[in-house]
Amino acid sequence: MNRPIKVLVVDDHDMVRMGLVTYLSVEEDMEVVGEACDGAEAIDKAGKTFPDVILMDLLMEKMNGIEATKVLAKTNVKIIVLTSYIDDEMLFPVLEAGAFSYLLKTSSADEIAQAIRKAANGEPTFQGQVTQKMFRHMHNKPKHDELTNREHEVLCLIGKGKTNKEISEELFIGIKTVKTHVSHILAKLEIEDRTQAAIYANKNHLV
Amino acid sequence: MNRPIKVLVVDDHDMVRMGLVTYLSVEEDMEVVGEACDGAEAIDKAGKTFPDVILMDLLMEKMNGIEATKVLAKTNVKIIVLTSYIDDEMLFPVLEAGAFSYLLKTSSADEIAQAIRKAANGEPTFQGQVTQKMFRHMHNKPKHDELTNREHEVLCLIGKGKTNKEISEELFIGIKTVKTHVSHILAKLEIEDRTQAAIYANKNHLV
DNA sequence: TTCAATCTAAGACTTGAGGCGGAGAAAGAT
DNA sequence: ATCTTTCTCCGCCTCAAGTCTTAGATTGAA
Repeated sequence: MNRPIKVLVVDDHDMVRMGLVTYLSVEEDMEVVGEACDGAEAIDKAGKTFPDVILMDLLMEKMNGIEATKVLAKTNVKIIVLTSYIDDEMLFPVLEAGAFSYLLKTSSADEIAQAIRKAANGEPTFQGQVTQKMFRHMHNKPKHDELTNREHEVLCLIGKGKTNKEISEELFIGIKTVKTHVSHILAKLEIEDRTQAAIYANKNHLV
Repeated sequence: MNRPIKVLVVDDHDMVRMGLVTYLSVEEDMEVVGEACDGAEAIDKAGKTFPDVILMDLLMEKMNGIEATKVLAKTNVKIIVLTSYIDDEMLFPVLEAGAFSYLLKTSSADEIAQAIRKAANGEPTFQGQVTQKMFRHMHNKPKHDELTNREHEVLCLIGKGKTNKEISEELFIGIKTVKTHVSHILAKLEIEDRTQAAIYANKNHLV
C-alpha cells in the first residue's frame, strides 16, 4: 500500500464529524487531514490540505454542499456526498455539480470506508435507491426543468402566495413582464392558474 | 461528584453514535452504558442497562423515536430528543410522548453534554426556536379550527387547485355560495386570496 | 321560545389574472 | 453574420375572483 488516502470531512454537525474522524482514524490506509463545518470553510481547507477525497454533507448553514461541490469538483478531488435522506431536489443538482459518490448517513462506518477507498481508486459508489432515482430522472424529468431561471424565480414567489404586483416589485420588473412569465409557466407546467402553480411549487419543494 | 451519569445512545446512524460515544467518553461525569439503532433495541437496552438519560434520534427505520419515547417515558429515565431539524409534525407529538429535552443535531458536543447533565438533574433543555414554537402552539392553535365543516371542505378543494365553479359543481351548491365560503375562509385564515389558501391547505396537510 | 351559528344564495361592484399578439434588446451558439 | 433563447414590455380583451350587503332556512343550544 502506498501513502494513506487524505480525507477532508465536511459537516456542520459536531458529532457527525467526530464520529467520522474517530472511525477513519482506526483505518490504516486513510487519514483525516482536515474538518470543515460549511462549504466556504471546506473550500478553504481543501486549498491547504489537498485531500484526495472529501466527505461532504449537503445541508449546512453558510454555503451549502452543492455550491461547495461546484467549486471543488473543478479540482481532481473526489467528493462523496453524505446526506441524511434522498431528496430529489438535492440529488441531481449535486451530481451535476460534480459529486462523485452519494451515500446516506445511515451507512455503516465500514460502508463509508469502502466508498472512500473506491473513490480514491476512481470508482463511484451510489447507495441503493439512488441508482433507481437516477434512472427515473433520466426518463421522466420534472416538468419544471423546462422553466427558465426567471420563470423559476417567479414560480417560487407564486409558491409563497405573492401577487403579480408583489412579484414585480420584488424582482424590479413590470407587472406585464410578470404576467408574461406566469403565462409561460402555466403553459410549461400544463396547469390552469396560479393557484395550481402555487400547489405545484410547494409539492415539489421549490419554495 | 457522585456516580457517573449513565447514558444510552439511540441513533440509526453509525457515525452519529460514534461521534457521541467518542465525545462523551472524555467527559468524566458521564458514561455511555449502551447504544441502540432503533426504538425496539432502545427499549431492550434500557431494560438491561438502566440509563439515567437517553439520547434519542427521532427518525429511525424500525420503530421510530416517538413510539420508543412513549414506552420509555413511563420509567424515570430522562429522554433527550436529538434531531436534525425542528419539524412541527414531530416536535409536539414527541413532547406529549414524554420527551424531556429537545436538541438539534447542529448542537456542539459541549451543548449536548450540558443538556445531559441538566437532564440528570431534572432540568429540561429546549433549543432556540423550540420554546417559541411551543408558545405559539399553546396560544395559537391552528387557525383553521375556526372553520366550519363546509368551509373546511371548500378549503380542501381550493388546496387541490379547483376553481369556484368546479367547487360549486362538486358540492352541488351555487357559485355565489362558494364565493361566500371563500370570503369567510380568507377572513378567518387572515390571508388575501385563494392562492394563499391553497398553500395553507397544503402546508397544513388538509388536502 | 328565543338566540346564535351555519349553509344557502342574490345583486352590484372592483380588480387581479390570464390569453393573444406583437416587439425590442442582449447574449450565446453555430 | 445569423439564428435562438431569454428577458423585457405594450395594449386589448375577457372572465374569474373577491368585497359588501342582505336575507331566508335549518338546527341546536340556552
